[in-house]
This record gives sequence, structure tokens and C-alpha cells, in this order.
Amino acid sequence: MSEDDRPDATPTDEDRAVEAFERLGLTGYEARVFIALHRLGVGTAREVSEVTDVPRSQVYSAAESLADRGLAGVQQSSPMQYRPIGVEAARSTLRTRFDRESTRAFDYVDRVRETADEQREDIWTVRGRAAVTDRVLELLAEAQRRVLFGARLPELAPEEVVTALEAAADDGVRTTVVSRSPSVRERFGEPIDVADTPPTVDGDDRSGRILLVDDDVVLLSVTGAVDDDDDGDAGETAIWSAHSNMATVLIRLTEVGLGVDGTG
Amino acid sequence: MSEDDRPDATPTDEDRAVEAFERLGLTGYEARVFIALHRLGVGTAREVSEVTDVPRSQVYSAAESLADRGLAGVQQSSPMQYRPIGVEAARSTLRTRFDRESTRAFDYVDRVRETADEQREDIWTVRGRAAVTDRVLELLAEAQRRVLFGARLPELAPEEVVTALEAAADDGVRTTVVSRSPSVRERFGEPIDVADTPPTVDGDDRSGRILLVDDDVVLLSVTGAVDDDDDGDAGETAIWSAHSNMATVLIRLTEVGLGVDGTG
DNA sequence: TCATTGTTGTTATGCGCCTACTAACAGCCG
DNA sequence: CGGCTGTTAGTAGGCGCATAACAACAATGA
Repeated sequence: MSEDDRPDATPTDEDRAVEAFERLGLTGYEARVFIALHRLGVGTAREVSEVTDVPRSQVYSAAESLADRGLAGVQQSSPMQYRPIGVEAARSTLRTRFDRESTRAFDYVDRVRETADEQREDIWTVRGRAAVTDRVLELLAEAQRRVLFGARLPELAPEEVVTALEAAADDGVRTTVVSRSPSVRERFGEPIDVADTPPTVDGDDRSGRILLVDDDVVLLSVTGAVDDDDDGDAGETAIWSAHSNMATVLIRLTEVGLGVDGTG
Repeated sequence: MSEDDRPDATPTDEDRAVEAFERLGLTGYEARVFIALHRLGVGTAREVSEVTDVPRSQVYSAAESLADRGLAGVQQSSPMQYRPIGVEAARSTLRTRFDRESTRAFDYVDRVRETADEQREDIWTVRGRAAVTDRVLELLAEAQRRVLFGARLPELAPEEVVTALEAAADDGVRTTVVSRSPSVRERFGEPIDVADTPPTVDGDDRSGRILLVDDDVVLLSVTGAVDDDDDGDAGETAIWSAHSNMATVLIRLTEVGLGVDGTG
């Protein structure tokens, strides 16, 4: 059934779908049989093996495994027949399973977790949009006197960050937001100072976020796919430092470039 | 650090958490390092290997892999230091990844899917709560003249099923719901007939759902963990048949047991 | 009636990859 | 020298992929 048996041909849409299913926890055979069953509506092992690249003898176990996962139905007859569960039901079955495992895993982590007591002359690296946002929020929580936050793109100033910045401003922290992008600037109001980024430092379109907190906390991020696994949207890498001489030095440098004065 | 090195000791809470992380796509080492980092707050490879059962030499690659996934941060120094991302941020990172893969997988299935044109003298088996519900909904959609639905437990009559039953009733389908459980019965109103289950057939507390549609569609389910993978809540297995003599016979038998008359 | 042919469902086997685990190593510093 | 760090090689076992062989059964034709 495959018009293309070359070992390294361009991956088809089906190949990509199979890979996605594999990352959801299915085996390659299970994924192909599931897809084939949806193609057929109903089918025997033979029919399945004719519309996809799974040997007939392996269809039985793969389909049985799908049935165990609640993703397919079986008819005990000769020949046996299989039919897939509906797409939405299958999606929700997998999602339920994901949520269950997620709870099991993170509940335990929650119980044993310790918060780090700071700290030394450190520069930390963090990869991934969500991870960077997480770090921004934790650093913002320490703010006592002033905060400067910059984001080139709106996606880099998500709702949680906006909220945290507003909370800081409400607590009497002198809060400034800089961005070249108007759509970022207009998300902040009232107690927050908003400013355009000076053209001098805005040249590189790979810059991401900047965060200065008080006099000794700094975070800088850049965007651009680092070709992780396959995190299309997470191409952000940040460095940060807190309560260190290194942080202080970085802050001075950054302030000069931005034309901001942190003293006062 | 392990007080228990017997090969097959009872799994600890941490073991169970590690297994959950593995089902979310992490390796065992990655999971243990992630947990250890949360235990420590911050840590070097040595410290991690002392707190969990991962050889020091393997901590480096495991932590680096966590950093690639956006689940940990790295400090390039000697000794290197690692720190975990916050629990909520980690959970949301994994969930985002899950949703992305889920879309990739099911969008393709949606494009190639065919609906089965019914059908023969078949009895189908379906395992898992969600899969059974899916089948109930598809069978309900065929209703022309009458529907009888029964569920022993409220969980077996989820909102979608209630909605579908009401829709059928509104379409002029004579609709009856039977259940021993008052909490099931009181979910249905107006155009739907509600009845208690006669004691004669209610004996077995493993019965699940029953569905009769017109004169030739029937579904029967039973509950009880079939010890699938680990689907704690999905211990339901159903058989069903539609437009077959087998279905007709089953319907007659069921009606007698329930004291219902389907003619008219 | 018997032999032949084909189908079905099960099972065995070899291969390759990834993970777990151990071990060895060069570089650095006190 | 001795201890620590970070990297790398090497082994073993498990799982998934792939192919083949098999018994049981049904259909066919002489």
C-alpha cells in the first residue's frame, strides 16, 4: 500500500501524525492501526494491514492494546473486526489519562519541595518560554523598591506577568515598562510608567525580555528556536542573576543602554 | 541514600511519582533528578546523586535534558548547579506540549476519517468509560421511535448523555430512563419518563448501563476494574449490537427482565 | 470422501534502539 | 599526590519493529 518505500523519504502527513501519537504514549503500530481504523470506519486485521504499513500478524495485538486503552472496540468473531472510538472521545480519554498522571507526579513533588535560600555569585540559564516566565514571576515577587520590565513582543508579557507588575506597583514599587511594541505598552496603565525603547538598543530583533529588580536582580532573554525537542513556541533562552555582584554590574550596563536611571 | 535496596521492595511514593513522570514522557533519570532538585531547591550533580538513586555521572545529561525541556535551569560554573522550574510552570509546560501533540495527531485523523456504513450480525465489545459513553451517544443519534436508558450510578449518566436523551425526547422519540438511584432519576425532567429499576434485575451491583433504541439497537455494560494499564476510573466494559437479529433478541430478553413493553 | 488451497489468529525469533548502570578518564586545584 | 568535576566508553536488558512459521479452520475441486 505504500507508494514510497525509500528508507528516508520525506515524512508524510501520516508519519507526522504517528509521531505525535507516539509522543502521547502510543506505539507506532498502535498509532497506525488507530488511524487506519478511522480511515476504514470498521475493519478486519487484514483490511487494516492493507491500508497501512503494519504486518497483519501485528494488527491483532496492536488493536487489542487500543481496546485496552479504550480507543477501539472489538468484535469477537471470525474474522475479528475492530472499530475506532470517536475522535473527540479518544482525545478526551488521552487527556484524562494525562491529567491523572500529571496529578500523581506533581502532587508528590509538591510535598517534598524546598525553596532555595539565596545565594552566590551566580548566572543561571533557563530555556523555554514557560520556564522564563516562571523565573520572571519569582524574581518579581522579591521587588522592594523598583522594577523595570521590557518585552519586545506581546507574547513575552503574558497576563500573569502583567498582573505581577501591577501588584508590585500597587505595593509602592516604582515600576517601569519599556517596549518598542505599542501593543505591549498599552496593556499597562495607571501606576506603571510606560516608555518606548530607545532605538540605540533595539536593533537586534532577537532580543526578548529584560527585567531589573531593585539593584541586584537582573534577567535577560533572547528569542530564536534553539531546536530543542520540538517546542515550536518555546524558543526563548534567558540568563538571570540575583543578589550578586554580577547582577549589579549587568544592571549598570543595561541601564546605560536603556537610558534609565535606577538610583533615587 | 536508599534505605531499601532489595530488588522488589514495595514501591515508594517516589517510585510511583517517577512512574507517573515516565508516562508523561520523561526518562526515569530525568524524573528522579527533577524530584531531587525540588527537594534541594538548588543543587550540584553530586548533591543530586546523593539525594536520589542516579549515578553522579548521569546527572549531568539528565539535568541538561530537563533544561532543554524547560523544566530546569543551569548555571555554567564549577561545580555546575541546577535548579528546577516551579511546579505550576512545569505542569503547564507539559500540558502545552500534550495539547500540541494532541492537535497534531487528531487533526490528521479527522481529515481521513470515514463513518462506518452499517452492518451485519455483530456484537461489539468496548472497554473504558469514555469509550462506552461515546458509543452510547452514537447509538442515541439513530433513535427514531423510542429509547430506554438505564444507569446504576450517576457517573454513568454524564451530562452529554443527559443532553442527548433530552434532544431525542424533544424530537418526538418516546424516551424512558430507569435507575435504582434517585440521584440519576432526578436529573431528567418533562418529556422523559422516569422509573425505578424493578428489584428483580437489580441484584448484581456490577451492572452498569443499558440502552435500547427502537427495536434493533442494544447496549449493555458492566463495571469492575478489568485491570487494564492503570485506568483507575475506566473499569467499564460494554457490549452492543445494532440492526441485527442478535440485537433484537437481546432487546426482547431485556424488556422482559425490566418489565417494559417496547411495542406500540 | 479426501486432498488442496487459502485464511485466520497465535507464536517464535532476530534485530536495533534506548535506557539503566558501571567504569574509566583527563583536567583542575589544594 | 589525592580529591573532585565533567565527559565518555562500554555493557546489559527491555521494548518495539519486522519476518517467519505454525495450527486450526473453511472452501474448493477431483
